[in-house]
Amino acid sequence: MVKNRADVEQGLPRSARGRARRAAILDAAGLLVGRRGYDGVTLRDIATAAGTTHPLLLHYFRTKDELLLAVVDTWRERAEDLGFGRDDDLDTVPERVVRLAEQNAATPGYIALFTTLSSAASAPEHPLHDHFTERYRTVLEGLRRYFRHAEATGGLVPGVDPDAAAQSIVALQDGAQVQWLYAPDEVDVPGLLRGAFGRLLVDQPG
Amino acid sequence: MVKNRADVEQGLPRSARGRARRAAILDAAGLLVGRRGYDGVTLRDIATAAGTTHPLLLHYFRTKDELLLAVVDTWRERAEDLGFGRDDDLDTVPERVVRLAEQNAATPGYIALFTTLSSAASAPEHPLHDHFTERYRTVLEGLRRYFRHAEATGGLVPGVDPDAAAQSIVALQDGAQVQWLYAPDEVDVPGLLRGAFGRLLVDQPG
DNA sequence: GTCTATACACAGATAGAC
DNA sequence: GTCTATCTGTGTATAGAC
Repeated sequence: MVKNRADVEQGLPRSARGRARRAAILDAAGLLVGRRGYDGVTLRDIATAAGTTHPLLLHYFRTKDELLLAVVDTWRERAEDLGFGRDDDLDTVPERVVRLAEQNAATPGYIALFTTLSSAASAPEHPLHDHFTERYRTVLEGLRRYFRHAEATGGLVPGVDPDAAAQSIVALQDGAQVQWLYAPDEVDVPGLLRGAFGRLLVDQPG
Repeated sequence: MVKNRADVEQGLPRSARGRARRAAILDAAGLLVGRRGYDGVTLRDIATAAGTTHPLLLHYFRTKDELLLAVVDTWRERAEDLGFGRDDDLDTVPERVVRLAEQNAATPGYIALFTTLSSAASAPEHPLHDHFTERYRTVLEGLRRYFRHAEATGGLVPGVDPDAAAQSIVALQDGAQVQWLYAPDEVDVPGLLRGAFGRLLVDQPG
């Protein structure tokens, strides 16, 4: 079961030093996990890099998964995700998806961590399962809404199912990022996304 | 470093009982890893499920990674992959890709294991890194050859890059399988692949 | 070759003193 | 809030009986 924001913030440090230490741990975790992968990093490594000990680290983050989840959340906030949820500016969704892919490419650690966690968390017993289930649900619903809108305004290629289109875009992004981890120079994730959108949508004038 | 076939088979059991035990371990490993994920399963769990002890398991498979790699290889042989590598019958590649996706859907454990390992092994230090690098290289090259062939015979939609098309198909398959793990009833992997092929290839008569 | 028993180093996690 | 000491479980290794 994944804690919600209120639960997690209940344990936030009160003092300035505590807050600084928490931030240092978060930083070190992001750096190391990005470099060596989820399982390649130990809590002792992270604690040492942050200038502490691992029991103290566990005082701020009750479990390793909770720490990694906090790292993901930090990055997610920075990227501000896609701004799905709002119905205004629906037409700019493709641009925003591509831009997010470009931002991701600038932070390889994020991609490595996210792809690893998202497949590991597919097991129902995984501590992050609910978090990722919800995440997929939200993103897919946002894209679905966009493609339905496109269909209604004649922007969708005839015969394409909006649900399938949404799933395909997410799948392409996730799968392409894995390939990118293996061969960063040969895979252009934003370009592949642009191509897929181009084949799903009818050409617009201008 | 991943062992090649000759190295691995050097340690194969000679007796009938040994062979049966090895097979039982392989079976149990496939089942449990498929259910609980790579890290969610211990060697002692697998050994118990196979009716043995973990030191004996390590007599047949020197390391946990070697065991999991053997599981992957077993399933790969059963599916016979795509038969890429041969240049005959190039036109049936799309059908074979879709058929493989259908076979995969029948063995959920394989998908769970493969998606988990393929992202975990993207870290260069991972014991299975070379194996998966080679695997991606082979599959991508086969698909690239197909799309080049399609381009030469006028079967490829104008403006589509054969390399990008190959990467997109693999990305779609991998990404869709992850979504399928989260929501098996809502994601139709073979259907998504059929759709993607349809948008990349010009309609054929008949 | 097959199998049991045991030991080790390291991981994540806890208890409790200050 | 912080730190020391400690626990349990994991992958791995080895010694030696049959």
